[in-house]
Amino acid sequence: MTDRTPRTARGTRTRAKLLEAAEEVFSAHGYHDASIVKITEAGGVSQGTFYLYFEGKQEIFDELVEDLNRRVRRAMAEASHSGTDRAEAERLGFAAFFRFTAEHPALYRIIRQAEFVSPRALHQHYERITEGYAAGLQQALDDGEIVPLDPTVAAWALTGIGEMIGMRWVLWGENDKVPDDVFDEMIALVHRALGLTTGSREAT
Amino acid sequence: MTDRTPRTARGTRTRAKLLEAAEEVFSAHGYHDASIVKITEAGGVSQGTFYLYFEGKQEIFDELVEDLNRRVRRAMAEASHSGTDRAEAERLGFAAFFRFTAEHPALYRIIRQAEFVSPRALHQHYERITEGYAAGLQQALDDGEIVPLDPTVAAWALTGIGEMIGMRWVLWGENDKVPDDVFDEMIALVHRALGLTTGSREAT
Amino acid sequence: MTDRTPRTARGTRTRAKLLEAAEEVFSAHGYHDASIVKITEAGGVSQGTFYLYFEGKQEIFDELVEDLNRRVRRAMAEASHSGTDRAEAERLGFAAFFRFTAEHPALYRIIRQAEFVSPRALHQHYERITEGYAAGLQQALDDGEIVPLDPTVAAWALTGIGEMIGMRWVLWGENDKVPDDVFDEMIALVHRALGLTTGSREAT
Amino acid sequence: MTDRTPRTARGTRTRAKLLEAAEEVFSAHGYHDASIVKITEAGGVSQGTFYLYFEGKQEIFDELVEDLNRRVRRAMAEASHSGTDRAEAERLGFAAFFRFTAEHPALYRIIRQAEFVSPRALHQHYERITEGYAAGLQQALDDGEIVPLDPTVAAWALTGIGEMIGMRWVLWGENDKVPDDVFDEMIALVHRALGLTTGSREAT
DNA sequence: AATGAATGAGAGTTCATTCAT
DNA sequence: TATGAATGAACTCTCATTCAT
Repeated sequence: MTDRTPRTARGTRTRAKLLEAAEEVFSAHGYHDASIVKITEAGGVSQGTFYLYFEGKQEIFDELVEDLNRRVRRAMAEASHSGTDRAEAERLGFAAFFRFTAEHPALYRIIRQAEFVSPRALHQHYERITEGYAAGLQQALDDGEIVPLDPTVAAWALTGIGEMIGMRWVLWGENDKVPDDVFDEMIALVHRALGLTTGSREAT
Repeated sequence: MTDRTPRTARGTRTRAKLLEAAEEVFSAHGYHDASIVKITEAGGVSQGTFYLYFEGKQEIFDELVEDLNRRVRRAMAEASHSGTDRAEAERLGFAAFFRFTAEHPALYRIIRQAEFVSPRALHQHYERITEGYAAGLQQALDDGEIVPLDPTVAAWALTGIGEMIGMRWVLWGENDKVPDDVFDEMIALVHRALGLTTGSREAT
Repeated sequence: MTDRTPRTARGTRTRAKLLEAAEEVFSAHGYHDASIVKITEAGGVSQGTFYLYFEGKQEIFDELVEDLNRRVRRAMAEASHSGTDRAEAERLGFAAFFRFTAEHPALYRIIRQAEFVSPRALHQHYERITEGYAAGLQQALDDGEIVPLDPTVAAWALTGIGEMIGMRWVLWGENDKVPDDVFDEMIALVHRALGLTTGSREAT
Repeated sequence: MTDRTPRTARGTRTRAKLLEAAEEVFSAHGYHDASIVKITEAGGVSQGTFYLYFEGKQEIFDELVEDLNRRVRRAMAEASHSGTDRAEAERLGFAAFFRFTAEHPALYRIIRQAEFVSPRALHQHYERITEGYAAGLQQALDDGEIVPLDPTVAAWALTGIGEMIGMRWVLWGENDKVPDDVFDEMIALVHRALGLTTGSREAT
């Protein structure tokens, strides 16, 4: 009920510290073992302060999901738009996704938890990602770049590819990045799936 | 350290009841909100009895994951082996996976949680699934049925497709099954990714 | 939701210990400063045990009010029924009330709090007391012992007299009892109010 | 220890706003659920401002009790003094009390809480009320208007009548006032208790 | 005079687990 | 084999109060 918007610069700073701390803590311990104490300690403020800016644990979680979602989508959009054709757009988009994953493992780790914590946030996350992806595919379709297909189905399917490869090689891998050969293999597969011809290979 | 193997037929029954109850409860409430009380109540036994057969909450969770993993792999293997060529094998395998998902939503819901609860169990789950998948692809490769590719990378990628489409249309959908047109679209995409030619379409 | 009825003799004993402890603690500290810790410490059990038998603080409070209500009414009823005429019944009833108050100061102290804690319990308490009282007056009326009056209004009014005199002389007094002269003065007033003639004075 | 007296007209206004807000909030939520935030919000000032004028929660509570006490006594005194005889004085005094109760339900609700919050304030409240009442009775006694009795005991007893009837019919009733017939019944009872003859009945 | 950010103790409550019966 | 009473640590959240601005 109460308005929890900070009213001073100091407050704004504190709120931001808490969000950052929450990303760390949720990512390290998972939602349930991420206690408010841990978050406030990581943020360097007292327990009570937390409730000055957030309604509770769930609320900060939701906000975090939304935040990460916005950032990953922006990263992917920017990358893929800088491609000159669809084949390159795909390559750059996936590369951006993996880079983001490496820098923000919290994304995966937090999203996974959302199933029970905040189903709405989970749906929205994938909905938004696939929507953006589908729009790009539709464009490629209109331009006759790819084989006729349902862009929505394709978007969900290809998102799944990213998720799985990212989990296996970025999250569980040893180098925090998808090895080049794996990446190339995957891109080739994606290109075939869309009916594109994979050109010569540049760096990831 | 105590041996928790049931010594009597009655004990075996009780243990089985608890496992079944756990699947229900974990699936409905998630790991953390699935209290031992809820599980024992659902199983119709008292709290203390639980510890006669399981070391703790985590142990029963792991066992459940393993159990579901075994079952889903068997379902997929049986289905895909009954196909006459690789194209059909893919179609049947995915169909089996979606059917299993519809019947056991617990699979998804429980696996998702495993990230923090039992990372080992999570790794193992996907490792085993993709191993089986990769073996099939290797075979197809040897038979010259599919385009040259790294079967492991392809297995993880295609597993991702299944996961995502299943989540979107089975779990979140309204009919507990992937609609035929979506399924066909997805299969076509998979076939292209493998360099297969999609044949005529039968029912899912 | 859960059934919190004790299932063994030990449980029944523990529950009783908690109720007794609660009477003490609520009476000594008031509802809000009576923490569950204080109650369980006074009862010699751990915090968690409390929730085995009570839903929460409010529930044990309500139960206590009801319990005290039953006991004070029984004490008054027994006393006043042993009187041979209405004048004596009044004298004995009030005496019993003051005696109970002296032995259970918790009655007052707890009831007072109920206004915000459990308004329902408060209403019920006075409703029941005055109902019993009014029934006695109705009888006296039928027997022509008292002046014509509305028994309900009289019952509430006379209950008020008891409350106030009890508060002033039992609770705040120094001897834990209403001094004889005060008691006699009050009874004389009550008798006049009912149109009874006060007879010779015996001890309280 | 700091001096909290307002030094400017603005300060005086703020202090008054807070007192008024406190009456509302204490009355609506009870002492313990009446947080300083609620009071300051109701008063339209910030949390910190509260401590400019009051030492703490308890202090503002005490001041409120004293304030209400002063006002209810004035109302009753004025009313009863305008009566021409004792019978009328009683009638008018009680009527004034009920009117005040209807307009300031906070009186009851706040006093009830005082038992543990501020026992001193509670004692003082009733002490003052009954003192005034007793003085009036003494006068009537000297004038031979009422039967011989101890004015102090009678004052406490009759105050109890007012409290109880007020609670039952003003606070819990539906019309915010004591119905005429109840009022007349009660007054008749009071008159008998004092040995007065009830005259003809006017409105309350 | 007024603000609102910050504190931290303490509240009620849950729950995995142990143990006497 | 099975029970359920008991534990106690940990959790989320509230709130009177202080203090820098």
